Amino acid sequence: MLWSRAFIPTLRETPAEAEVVSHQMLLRAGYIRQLGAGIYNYLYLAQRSMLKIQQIIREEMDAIGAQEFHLAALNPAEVWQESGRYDVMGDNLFRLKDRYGRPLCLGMTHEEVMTFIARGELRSYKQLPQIWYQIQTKFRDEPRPKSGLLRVRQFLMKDSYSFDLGPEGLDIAYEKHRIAYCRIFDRCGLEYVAVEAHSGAMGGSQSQEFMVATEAGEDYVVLCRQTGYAANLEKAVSRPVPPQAPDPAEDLEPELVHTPDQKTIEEVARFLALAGTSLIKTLCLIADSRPVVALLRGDHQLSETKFQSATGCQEFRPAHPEEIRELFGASAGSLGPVGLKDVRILVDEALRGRRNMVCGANRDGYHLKNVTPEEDFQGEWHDLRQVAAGDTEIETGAPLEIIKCVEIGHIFKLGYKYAHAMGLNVLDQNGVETPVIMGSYGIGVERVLCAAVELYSDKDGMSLPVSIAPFEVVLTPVKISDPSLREAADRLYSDLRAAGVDVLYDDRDLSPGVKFKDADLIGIPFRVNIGRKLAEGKLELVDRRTRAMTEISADGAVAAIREAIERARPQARH
RNA sequence: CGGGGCGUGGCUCAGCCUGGUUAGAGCGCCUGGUUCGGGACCAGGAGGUCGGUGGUUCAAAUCCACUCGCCCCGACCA
Repeated sequence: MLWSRAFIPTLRETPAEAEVVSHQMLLRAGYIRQLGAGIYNYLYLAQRSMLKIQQIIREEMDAIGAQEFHLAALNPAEVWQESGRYDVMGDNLFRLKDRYGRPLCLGMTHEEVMTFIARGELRSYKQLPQIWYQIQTKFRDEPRPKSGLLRVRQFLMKDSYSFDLGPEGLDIAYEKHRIAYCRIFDRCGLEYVAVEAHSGAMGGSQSQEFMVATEAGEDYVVLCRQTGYAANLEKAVSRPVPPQAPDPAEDLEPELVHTPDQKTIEEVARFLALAGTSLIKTLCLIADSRPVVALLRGDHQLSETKFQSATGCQEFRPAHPEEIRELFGASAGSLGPVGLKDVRILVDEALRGRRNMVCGANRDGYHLKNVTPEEDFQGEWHDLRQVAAGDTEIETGAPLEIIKCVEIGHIFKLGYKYAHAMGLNVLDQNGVETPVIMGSYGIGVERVLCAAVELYSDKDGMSLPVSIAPFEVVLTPVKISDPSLREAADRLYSDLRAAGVDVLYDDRDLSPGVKFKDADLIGIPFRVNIGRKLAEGKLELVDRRTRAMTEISADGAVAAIREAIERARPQARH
């Protein structure tokens, strides 16, 4: 492509609405333009990049025997009503009506439609296993679109679905996907981690997310560099930091202490000259309309996901002040489990074995000393605590890190949820009707691009991996009006194209500075300068990411450029 | 949905508080010329219903009300 003819609207200044790096870069580099909140148009460069990512995905999906479909994005409501998700998805599902008033929705994922196809066609175990996938636009009415392309209302997703006769088959399909995903992200040149993820209340048994570390992300991952342990913060487990002070060992009875106006854990700890780790934090939540009390060590935070799993509730919220007073006879700040009746009490594992701690006395302005779990109150033991900075790996005690990430893919064992809800059965070897077990697997295509931009950009712009960059090399004659430079550049351009290299030829009659700045901005991994050294038969090959410059001979330029590109091409490591 | 911020040529912004000639700057864009290894220079030029509607006023980018849009924080989110 000739740059003089290409539509690459680069911006000198960062548009004010962009805060995250990938958003700023993609706008400045002329990849994307916004149409509305969470709605973007992909221009020439973005589309080239997106197509390259999709091609890598296709190759790796095809390699595991997956078959590419393209399903309807416009879905009749009935299909979603059958699975129950027409209601579950709430406002996140875009809904509309046709001219006759029939309800429709825009697909945000395609378990229902894939299951609809499968149940109409799959009759025999002999037809299994199947893996079906598509790369398709998805619609989600996000409450708050943000961060450029990272959280949008319309986006491209590769989604695949596996159908197997039993759990062993599902295990195989899941593992195939895990490897394929690693290969895809390897080939896209990303640094990522696969982490254990919360499987949700959807009946799934196992789930992993593929995460890229970036400040622009919204997820937190707990990582152990020594053992390789990696889990989403929602799911992660750890050894807590040990209590700062030992518990009194004696066999003491609870004792009321006056703690006027001391409400928070910090205030009470300071007032009693104790460490926060010696206190019991008492939280009251309303889970599916019923109050539940959660007890944690004073310095610990409740994990909402773990709380939800422990209670099995659909939804929960903090109790209102009136509800708290009715249940405890005191307000938040003086709550405790001692003497509570007719309420479910969940106790975090970090309190197991502790003695003579301090908690609220259920009387405003008072706390209890010498409270010991299982002696002074009873409850169900659960892991309720969110992993915190300073915690260590649960098996080995090795240090843990908590890093901010963006999720680029997930793989998920669905189980029989959709088979049961929608009646997807086949006949097994014995002629018995058997439900089909499913998995679902997703990749956010834009997020792959964004993650690459987040990982590989500097003050001058981005430097995309050669496998997903819109072009592999940009050809920059320093002065296009110089006939000898122009002639050499024209020839090299034509030779590179003949050799199958994706080349952008900057034939614009602009000052060199502008051309260099633009080339840096749009992230093409290699630049060939044709300039003053041409007289000696030399060109310059510049690596965008490292800025390393090598002189190559004009004669052997095509071979040298191809070699550099192939050397830089990210390889699958799995 | 709650809180905050912002809407003025393509981009970044000034002007608004304290209403008053023809609404400004830099960058970008167009024409001509000179330049040419890291966002060149000179000269000339085009381009704006000041987000929208209504109101106050002799007079509104500026004051008031409503409204739309976008961004950020939170809530929410498989």
